[in-house]
Formats: sequence, structure tokens, C-alpha cells
Amino acid sequence: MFKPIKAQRVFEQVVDQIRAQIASGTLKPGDKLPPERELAETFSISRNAVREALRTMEMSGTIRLVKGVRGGAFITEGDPSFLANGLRDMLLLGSITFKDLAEARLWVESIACRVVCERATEEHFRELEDNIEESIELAKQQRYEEKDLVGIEFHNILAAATGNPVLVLNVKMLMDMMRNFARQVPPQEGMETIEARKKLVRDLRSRDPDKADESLHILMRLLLRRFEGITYQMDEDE
Amino acid sequence: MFKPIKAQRVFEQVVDQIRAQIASGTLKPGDKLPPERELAETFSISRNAVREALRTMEMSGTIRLVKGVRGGAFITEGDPSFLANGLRDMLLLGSITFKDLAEARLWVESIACRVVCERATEEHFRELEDNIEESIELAKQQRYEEKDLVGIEFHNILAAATGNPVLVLNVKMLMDMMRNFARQVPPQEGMETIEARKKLVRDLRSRDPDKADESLHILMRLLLRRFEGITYQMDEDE
DNA sequence: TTACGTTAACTGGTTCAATCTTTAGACCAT
DNA sequence: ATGGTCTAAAGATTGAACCAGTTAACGTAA
Repeated sequence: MFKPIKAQRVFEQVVDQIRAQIASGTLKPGDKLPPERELAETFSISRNAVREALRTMEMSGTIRLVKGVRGGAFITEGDPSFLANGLRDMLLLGSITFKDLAEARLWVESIACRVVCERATEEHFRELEDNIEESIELAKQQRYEEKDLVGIEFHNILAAATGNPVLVLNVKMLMDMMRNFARQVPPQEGMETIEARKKLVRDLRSRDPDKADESLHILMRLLLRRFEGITYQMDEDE
Repeated sequence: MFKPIKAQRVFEQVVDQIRAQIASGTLKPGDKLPPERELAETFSISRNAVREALRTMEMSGTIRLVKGVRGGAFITEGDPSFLANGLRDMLLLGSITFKDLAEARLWVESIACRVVCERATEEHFRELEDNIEESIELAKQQRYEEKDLVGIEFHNILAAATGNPVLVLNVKMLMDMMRNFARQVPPQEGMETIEARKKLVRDLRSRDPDKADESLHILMRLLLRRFEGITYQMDEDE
């Protein structure tokens, strides 16, 4: 019947008002908010309260804060990759193991592959191939760390090829969480995963979901082998 | 070769240090951080900087701030429902449509159903049935808003029955985003969705993934019908 | 003894004013 | 052109003060 009373803090009201402006279309991506001092004055609140509000929105990826002249708070386009920051803590808090993560990732990417087989355009396949070429080039130059980053990007591109931004978000989150584990193992130097990726793209191109799924499993097995030590460590914790 | 230098702000260093404490196990869920004033002193920074750090961690769901004596900053268990705040903005910023969301949800829950067929225990099925009973009870009492909340919980229970916390997290996120849309339509009064849920649980119990998947599709169609107006609105925007 | 009100202390929430630091651009000298 | 210096704008940080909610301890009256 009655709702619990929740003391709304000042900075929360500020966030709500700015959000409302975004919702109503008054503020669009790329727009700049007034400077902190000015916001404080128009809201008749302290600058600290404004800062906490901006900090909140920065952390949720809604705005980007840039310092200096021509600086300020800018409404972002809406790239949700920042979300991983909060999720990383979930890992630290021990509620998620590497095994859970790898399993969920396989499930989600498996869907992605099936959808890609149905929907992807030639353009998408080319993007995936370009990404692989980039990995090969970096491997030749022995720039293994950058190669790993490009390798992660491969999966983001794969998700993007589904055309569903929610799935992209999902995969990005999972990849970011994985990267947290990746720091614990040396960067990949071999070419097996690149070969596996090539095979996957071939299967996707031939629009064969079952073969693509199989290729994905091969790719994931390579990944798991690389993280073997961590997997064991996780198992022991259980 | 060189990486861009990113000035690390004071509050970010604080967040990192606290995170490190969590990672090392020194800080566990339920633990209380020292009061703001004390943290400021030990870090040799101002209280405002501490506050911005705490605000950041509060927004990412890592800590819970409570006021008053015996108050302070407490490490949370790791419930990721906070993500909805940031994701809501993604919706507002137009990078995600209702169609994308519903589609992704169907994909993810479809997996969940298949896994549940393999893994769920009798206990899980009972939980689902108890949830349905609760919905029926609330419907009889015409407490439709609470009934809707219980209905959302049904899907969280379903995800939990997979035993994979990452999937749970995923479903919770999607449900939170959906709830954002749900505010725009009147609460559900009919019994069709409850019947559909009953059928789904029956199929899950008989461990028949294909029939369960079909039941899930029926359930989703009911959902989509309810949100029809919004769906159209989204389509027009495209 | 029990119930109720009062008070004190602790803690996050907020304000204010000042200073520090980074940045983009303008201007200038080499 | 290249590099240096200056300046204004904006966020980053500080420190001190005060506000407000919460809890426990205490005291008083039924």
C-alpha cells in the first residue's frame, strides 16, 4: 500500500533532473553540460553535490568528464563497456568463478554465432577477417599484448555482427571480466587461436551454424587450456 | 610502443586500494570500512576525495552506505541490480530498443531453460512452483504491482536454477532493464502468463528442452503483446 | 519492573571558500 | 615552422564547518 520512504540525497536529485533532460531529448549525445560552478548556482546547491552527481553519471557511463579549457561534462554516445568496472568487483567478492564465466561465455557466444549465420552481411565478415589479419601482423612483430587486445576485439565484432546491441553489451561485459583473469597469465604467443578464429569465420561465412558452433568450441578449448592454472585454482576454492 | 598517460585521480587511487583489499581477502562481504574522516586521515587526503571514492563504489554496487552511529560503508554481498541505473541511460540515449532487449532476453532465457532441463534439482522446481503460487495469491488479492514483481522474480529463480551465477547476473540485468519499460504499462491483471509459467515449469520438470523452449516462446509472446504499444513506438523511432 | 522520553555521540550529507592542476589557445621569439 | 610562455577556463583537491539521521545509554514516571 505505502511505499517505504527513501531520503533522496541532493546529488541523486541532480542526477534525476539531468536524466530527465536526456529522456526528454533536451540533452543529446555530444552536448555539453554547464560547468560545475554554474550548475551549483542554478540548482542552488554546493559544488560538491554537483560533483558527486557528475561522478555518479561518469561511473555509469552517461557522461564523460574532461578537464581544462573547452572541458566539461559531455553526454556520451552510450557505449556501455564501462559496466565491467562494477562487475569486476563481483568477481573479487568471490561470487563468480572462472568456470562460471567461461561457461556463460560459451553459451552466449554460441547464440551469437547462430544469429550471425542468419544475419551477418559481407561487411561483417570482412571486419572479422581484418581483425584476424591485424592479429597476425602483431604476432609477427611480437607485440603480444596488443595482439591479445585485438583478440578480445574479435569477439566484440562477432557480437556486433548479430545487430543486437544488448548482446554486444553482454559479450563486452564477459570479455572485460575475462580480461581480469587474463592479467594473471602471460600473453598468448602461439598461432593456434588465430587458426581457430579463421576456421570460425569460414564456417560463419558458409552460414553453417552447427559447424560454426563446433569451431567456437575448439576456440574455447584453446582458451581454457591457456587458463588451465586458474581453472584449477578456482576448482580448489569450491 | 608508448601508451597514453592517464592522470589517475586521487579518488581512483582510493578505489583501487580498497578494491585490492577486497581482492586479497582482507575485506570480505559484510565488513565495515573505517569512517570517512578516518579514511581521509589514513590516506592523507581530504574527506571529499574519500567521499567521491565511496560514491563510486556505492554506484557500482560494491559497498552500501548507511548513516548514523553504527553506520558506515559496508562491503556488499555482490548483487548486481545496480547495473540498471547505468543501463537505463543507454536506453534513453537510444542505443538500445525494446526489441533488442526482448530478443536478447529470449535468447538468454532459452539457454537457461535448456540448462535447467539438464541440471535443476527437485528443490529448484519447487521454488519455481512456490513463486507461481505466490503470484496467484497476489492476483486473487488484486495486488497487481506486487504480483508483477513476483513475476519478475520467477525469471531470476529460473536463472538461478542453472547454477551459473554469471547467467543469473545476466538475467537480472535484462529483467531490470525490462522493468524500466514495465513502468510505462499498467500492471498485468490476467492469468494467461501465470498459466504459461505453469506450463513451462511442467516442461522443465519433464526435462524436455524443446517443449520448454516452446513454452518460453509462448510466455514471451504474451509479454510482447502487453508491451505492444511500446514496441511500436520503438519501431517508429528506427 | 517496564515503558517512554531525552540526550549525547557517531556517522554520513552538505555547504563554502580557497587553491592546485591540466588543458587549449594565443602570442611571441627563434 | 618550431618551440616557449602566458592566460583563461575548467575540473581536482583541500579543509573546516555545520546539518541530519540513528543508535545506545540514561533517567524518569507509571
